[in-house]
Amino acid sequence: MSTARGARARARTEVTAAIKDEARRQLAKEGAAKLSLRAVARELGMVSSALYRYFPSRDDLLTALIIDAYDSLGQTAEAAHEKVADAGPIRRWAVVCEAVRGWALAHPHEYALIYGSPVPGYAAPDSTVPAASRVALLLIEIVRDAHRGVGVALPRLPAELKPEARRLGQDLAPDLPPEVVMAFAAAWAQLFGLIGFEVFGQFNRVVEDREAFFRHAVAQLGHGVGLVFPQDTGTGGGGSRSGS
Amino acid sequence: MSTARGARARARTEVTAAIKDEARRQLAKEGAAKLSLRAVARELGMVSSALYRYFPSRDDLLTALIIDAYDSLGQTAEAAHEKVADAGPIRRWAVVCEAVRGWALAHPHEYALIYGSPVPGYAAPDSTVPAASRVALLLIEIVRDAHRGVGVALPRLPAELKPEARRLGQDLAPDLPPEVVMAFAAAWAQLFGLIGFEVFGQFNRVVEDREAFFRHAVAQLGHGVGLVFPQDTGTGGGGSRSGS
DNA sequence: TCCAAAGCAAGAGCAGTGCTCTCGAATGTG
DNA sequence: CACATTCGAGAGCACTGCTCTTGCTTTGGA
Repeated sequence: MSTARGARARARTEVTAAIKDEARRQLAKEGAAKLSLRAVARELGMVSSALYRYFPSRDDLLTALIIDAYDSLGQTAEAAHEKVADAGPIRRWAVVCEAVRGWALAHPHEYALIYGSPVPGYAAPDSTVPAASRVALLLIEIVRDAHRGVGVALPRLPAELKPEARRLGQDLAPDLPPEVVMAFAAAWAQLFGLIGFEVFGQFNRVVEDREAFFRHAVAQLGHGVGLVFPQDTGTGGGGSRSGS
Repeated sequence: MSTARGARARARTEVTAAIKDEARRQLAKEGAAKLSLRAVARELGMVSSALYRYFPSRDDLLTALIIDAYDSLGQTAEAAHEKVADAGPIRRWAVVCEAVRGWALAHPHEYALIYGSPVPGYAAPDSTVPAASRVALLLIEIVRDAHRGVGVALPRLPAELKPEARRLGQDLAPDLPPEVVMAFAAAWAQLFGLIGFEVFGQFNRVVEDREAFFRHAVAQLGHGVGLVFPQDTGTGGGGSRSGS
């Protein structure tokens, strides 16, 4: 049945997959801007017009690759998290962040595709939303678990942000106090600021020991959303004083 | 002199400027990927090949636009800072950050050009470095001023990061303690994470009140590098406790 | 089983791109 | 004035995304 009626359908999904694979290969090698339908078709031994039976336009192919990239990143992050699911929140947080960084460094062009400048005139369709949310959902799950246990002091929210935090918290994590929700949203964006600067070369000749730097920055980020070592109660570690 | 010998030279700089202006216009409207040499030439009433007398390739034109964008952003930030040069560090920090955000939102395509994914196969030449550093230098100047006065407690640096911080601090701000140097590097990247997420649409349907959110996040960022309100001594503001 | 319908690959073609080369004409310098 | 340099224009190459038409093959219903 699935083979009989699928003789054609199966061929279709196979060709579709082959196209995406070859496109992904070109994407990884040359980047999104140099992804050429004709080159993909050429490599697959077919003519360019035949490709339009599978993807109505170049942008549609890109959209498919975007979703795949989000899913690949999400899966990588989730897999890394699985292995330390029993550890404390700071460790889980750090492991997930480092997995995201690792994926980004291993797939810079795909990272650029999803977190870099959007292709001009291109608006990500809603179909990308679920895949795109995976990392964020994973991270906020960790934060929720952490706050289910011990609470932690966070800076008070300005009055102007209260409604925003309440609204955002309802969709995302109703059990989290507004301070944490806002802090998380910021940390979420800031995490990709750290990663983006590294992937896009902004740290060249600036930061050398990227691993150590990232580890430290991510730990601080974790503190910012209220993740603390079990024995901690305040804002983390001893301090040093500077100034005259 | 400048008019006599410049009859040709002046025409050249004028045409060069006209090309950049038109290119910038197309960049602002359609984005870098759709910037077409032929379209620029067409709009200027000349033939495309003539344009190669002024810019040897499309990438060279883009490089010129990149430097201009960095300079435009740097100047905007510096101008905003001038007006509050006498204020306290937190205010100066916030004003500069908000100026950067404002510029990014007003010039999204130019922002994408300099802080988004780099054009594939394109490596920013060293000539862009000075212009690119302006914002960072401005921000660290604020941090230095702040730490020249009162010091503030920052989390201790892990041992593995000490050498990195020392090295980076030598080039950047020898008078700053290593903790602050590292915290600043992170805050610098994180700032552009916040702005990038907003400009590139990652906050769509997530964060609504962008101004308030950014103000709050940036204040936290400032605290992270040791900027405090004069009356403050610790890690800022009262806290609220969450959890069961 | 046969036949119309649908799916598909191939080719030609259009409008556009970056870039190169050549050829006159304008312009600055001795 | 004469020479050399600079510049604009045009033709042309190789490439792109995309459309349309022409046949062939597979599919599903009578």
